[in-house]
Amino acid sequence: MEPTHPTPHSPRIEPVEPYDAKAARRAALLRAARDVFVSRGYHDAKVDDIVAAANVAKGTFYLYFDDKRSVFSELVDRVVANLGEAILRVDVDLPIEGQVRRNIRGVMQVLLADAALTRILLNFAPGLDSAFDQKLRSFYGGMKAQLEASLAEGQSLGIVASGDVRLYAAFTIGGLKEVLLDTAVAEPGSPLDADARDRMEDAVLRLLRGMFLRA
Amino acid sequence: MEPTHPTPHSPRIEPVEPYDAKAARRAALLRAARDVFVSRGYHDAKVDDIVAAANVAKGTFYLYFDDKRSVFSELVDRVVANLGEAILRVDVDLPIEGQVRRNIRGVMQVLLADAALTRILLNFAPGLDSAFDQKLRSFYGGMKAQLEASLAEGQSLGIVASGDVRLYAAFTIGGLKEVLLDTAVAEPGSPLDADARDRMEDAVLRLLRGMFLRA
DNA sequence: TCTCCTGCTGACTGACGAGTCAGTCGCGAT
DNA sequence: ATCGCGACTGACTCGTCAGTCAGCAGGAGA
Repeated sequence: MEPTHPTPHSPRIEPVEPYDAKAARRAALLRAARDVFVSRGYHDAKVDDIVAAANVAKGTFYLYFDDKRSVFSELVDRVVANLGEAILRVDVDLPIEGQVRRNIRGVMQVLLADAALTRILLNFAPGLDSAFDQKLRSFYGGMKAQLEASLAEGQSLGIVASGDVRLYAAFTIGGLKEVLLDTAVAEPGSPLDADARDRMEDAVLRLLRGMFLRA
Repeated sequence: MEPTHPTPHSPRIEPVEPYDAKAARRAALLRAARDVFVSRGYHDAKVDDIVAAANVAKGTFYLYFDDKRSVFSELVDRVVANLGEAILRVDVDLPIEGQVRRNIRGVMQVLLADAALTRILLNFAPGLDSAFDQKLRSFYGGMKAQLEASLAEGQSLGIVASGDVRLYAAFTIGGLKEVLLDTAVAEPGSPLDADARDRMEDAVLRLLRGMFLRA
């Protein structure tokens, strides 16, 4: 939060743009890894492919990452963390719709921001490594549990239709996953304009309302 | 369709129960492969694991299957084929609900009949091999297209709510996938009694009705 | 100019696992 | 008894990569 204008004479000031070559290389490797993982899938993505895409020698890769799995993990963890932040617990004492809408928007924002990462997370991530998709399973499990709890609470307040909340939660999350994956696969290039995003948000909200919300 | 009672003197009769040892071994290998794939995932499932589970030497495996991929493929193809048969195109000139219900029931029947296969299909199948999940993608794509077409037709008849049918189709299929995967993961043992299945069928149908069906 | 030092290089190694194949086994026919 | 034959075996081969490491380049500082 330092002033961003030049400060010529201060001797111990860091350059305004440190432009860390290290960080840039790391980022380049991450990007290359992401692209290779998307196009080949985890197992067919060779470290040699990644370093080739990043124009770097194989050894360099290992200066920045412990191993192949850790790059993959970092990519997925990043999205998962963003998703986690984007989703706020619904407080049933406040108006519901706005909160639900905000959560949907947040999830969409995170997942549509980088179609490649979305495809990695939703398409390729499961079934790679038991330890790894343990983590994923617990993430989804957590989301489902949270949604279930909110729905159950909503039921007791009469704003959620009666029925099996576990099924509601699973169906909702599965539906969202598929819709967002579909979108990510459909347009690997264009980041989907704000208008289309709004329409999608509305449509999804309408589906949820039809399914179980009693607004 | 020969008489099944013994026919002592006919020289060219086949045994009533051929009990083909070959077929039995093949089936055993398939079962072993299925179990190993479920517990380890495709890539961590070594052919050595499969033959160990089937109590057979490695070479034997290759008497029955061309290679590792082909066993996997056979397992998945089988479920996909069953699913394909279970799903009938909805004729909008006949009462809709019954047809939708029948399709849901069919899909559930196929996928809940073998939880292991369901987990393989819905969890591990994508991202293994580009040629392979091309096939999967086209299967899902076909289903979605079919559902989309039915929904669009339904819209023009006023029995399906207006809106983006592509999104409806994706959401529906994703929701079903997740619900059925959830169930398959939850009870790897018990095949879910008919009563629970009926309740689930009703619940799903109610969701669809709420989402877009105008019954 | 010499000498660190840091970042980078890419040929190499070692493990691993899919797929092979020469050989064994046992049974039915001669 | 002997042979033929189909089923089965498992030690071996051989390609493929993930990960290593001895050495290079080139900039900063002396």
